[in-house]
Order: sequence, then structure tokens, then C-alpha cells
Amino acid sequence: MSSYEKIYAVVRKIPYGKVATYGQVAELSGLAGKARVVGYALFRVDLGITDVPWHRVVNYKGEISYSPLRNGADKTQRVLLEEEGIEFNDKGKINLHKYLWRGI
DNA sequence: AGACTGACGGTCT
DNA sequence: GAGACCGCCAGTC
Repeated sequence: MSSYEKIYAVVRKIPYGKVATYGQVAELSGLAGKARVVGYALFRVDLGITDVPWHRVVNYKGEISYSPLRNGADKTQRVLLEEEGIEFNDKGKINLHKYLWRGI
């Protein structure tokens, strides 16, 4: 099982209506402190994999990571989260204190 | 084998 | 609070 598969397995555990940070996912995947690896793994996810709720993973500030490389997938992420009842403030941030997954 | 990449996190100014 | 900077390392070519 590759590290990426571990990451996907963890992401699949994130419950509906909650979000997790890259750091959390990294830690639960045995990659503590290596959040970048998680980011790269998720970059590959939306290239084709659809059974992983990648949109529930945000950075430690509770903000979606916008990148031109995602070609619009970042906007999709916000929409998907809003559909799950997660609210964004006027700065485009999620209230982590309220929506952060405490599954550890 | 070596170089490059990447959706981050934490610390410092 | 916002920006700049550095360190992390697995996977791909």
C-alpha cells in the first residue's frame, strides 16, 4: 500500500459536513509533518478519482488552497462544501473551530 | 541516479 | 494581520 493510498483511506473517513486539515490527514496517514505530500496526493485525486471527498481537506487556516493549476477545481471545492452545510465567511474562510473534524 | 514538483505548516519580520 | 522564507519528502520522469 503506497502512502497515497493511506492518504485516500484517511480522507474517506472524514464525515459529511466536517473538514480536516492537510496536517491532520498527514498525521493519520503516518506522514506527520509532511503535509506537502498530502497536497500532492490530493492533486492527483481530482484528476480522476471520485470516491474520495477531497473537498473536505483544507489548509490549516481553514481556507481553500487556490491554484491556477487546479483549473477551476478550487471553486468546485467551495461549492461542494457549501452544499454540505459548511459556511464561508466574507474572507472565504471556514470556521474551523466549528467544522473541524475531531476524529483523531 | 538525479532533478523536479507539489492542494502545506510553522516561524519570523 | 499579512507577507516572506525555509524545511518536509513521496512520486514521477
